[in-house]
Amino acid sequence: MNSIETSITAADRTFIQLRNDIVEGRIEAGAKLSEVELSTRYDVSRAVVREAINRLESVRLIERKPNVGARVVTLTPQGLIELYQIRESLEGMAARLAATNMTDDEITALRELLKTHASELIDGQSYYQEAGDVDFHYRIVQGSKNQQLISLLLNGIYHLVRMYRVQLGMTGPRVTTALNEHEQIVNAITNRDPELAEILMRRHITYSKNTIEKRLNQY
Amino acid sequence: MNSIETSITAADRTFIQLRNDIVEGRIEAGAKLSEVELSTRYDVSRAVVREAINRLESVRLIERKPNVGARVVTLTPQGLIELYQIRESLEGMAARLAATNMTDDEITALRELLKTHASELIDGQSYYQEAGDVDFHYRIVQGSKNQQLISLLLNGIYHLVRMYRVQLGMTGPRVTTALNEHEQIVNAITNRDPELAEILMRRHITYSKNTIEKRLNQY
DNA sequence: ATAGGCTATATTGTCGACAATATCAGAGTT
DNA sequence: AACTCTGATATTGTCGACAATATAGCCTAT
Repeated sequence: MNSIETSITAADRTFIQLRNDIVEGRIEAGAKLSEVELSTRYDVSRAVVREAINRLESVRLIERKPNVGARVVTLTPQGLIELYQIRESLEGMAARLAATNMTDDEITALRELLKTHASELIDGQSYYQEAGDVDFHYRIVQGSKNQQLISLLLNGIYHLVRMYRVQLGMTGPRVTTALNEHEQIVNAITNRDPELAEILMRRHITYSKNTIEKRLNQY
Repeated sequence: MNSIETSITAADRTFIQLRNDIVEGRIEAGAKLSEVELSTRYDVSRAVVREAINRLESVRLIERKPNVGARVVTLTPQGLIELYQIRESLEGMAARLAATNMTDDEITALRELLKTHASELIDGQSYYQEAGDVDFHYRIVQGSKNQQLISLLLNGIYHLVRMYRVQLGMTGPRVTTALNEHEQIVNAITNRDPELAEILMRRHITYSKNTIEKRLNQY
């Protein structure tokens, strides 16, 4: 009866819904997650809500205290900086590995992606800023072919970063420069130059970090 | 009634027990984790076993398929290499940050630790190889003061590495050299030299990785 | 004899109820 | 008035039962 796709449980759905609601700010930072309230809201039993909450905890989107409950993690600017430090390190490595491990086809597809982004920029579709950047980084990470690394970033860190960014009110800054940086990185990968790819990716993320730090200091 | 420490639930205990049993090889790689069997073995309900299994999955010690069950992750040498690549990157960063962020007291304590290790080595207490190395790395990571990084390594990656090492039968190689490398790293941190600390730590882990790769190729 | 489908069985997913714990309000004491 | 103790209440932790799904074995048809 079920297709090739592995079946999906209520807990899976609830987990994803909850994650989106948190990451996109519909459930705000620091908010208490009441199991009964959520179970009525999503129309499932408390057991599946608990399972969803458990998974959210393991991604550090929420914090749990025994016998007290779970709260959405409270954001500190410092936390965002810490995440960008980690990204700098891990994604630098991802770019280096990608320069060796990506297939020619994957690289071609990546170049196509950048072209699309460039044309959209000209059209002024600024909402693609964010999505485009995310897309780009996803591909590089997957191009590393390091499964542990892929899981770490895609299932964990990226969601955290996205939440912090939404909640601190920083969406898509410095668009055109970033696109330029993307192109340089892809060039390095095309030339199968691991060291350069790593350096450029680290620099790219460092720039983002600096932008964020500046903005945070405005307060 | 409860002390300063936050209380511990049955799920916590079961999680830790299960994790130890897996990491130390008492439950072997690829083994099926039957919920009912475990619930009788640890004398708790299926619900708490499920919660424990959930947490184990998020650390990638086990893999779950919906409606089928959980199995201890099957080890591949490639996976261990991947983990060491990640360690190289993350712990290099940890060392760099530690050179800036560790307090003088923490550094002093770290030097003491190394002295202890050295004397134990002379006594031939080889069983400290492993524990000593782990101890050392723990301190550096915590010295980074990057909470995200600390959580990532201590709660996640280290347990995975330990499991792989146990199951692939590689415990404590190249002891004396490692101690020497530890000393160099601590020196760099003492001198508050972030760049050098990073380089040395990366090299230290690369050596370990090479040793492992050599051993794996013996098959 | 083999391939395909069906049934039986075992395992996981989900649920509602009960137990244990923390939190808050109020009474009483100094 | 402040402080502690006690009890009421709400929330989480744990449990056993039921529902849904997958798997293996058997049976049938070609």
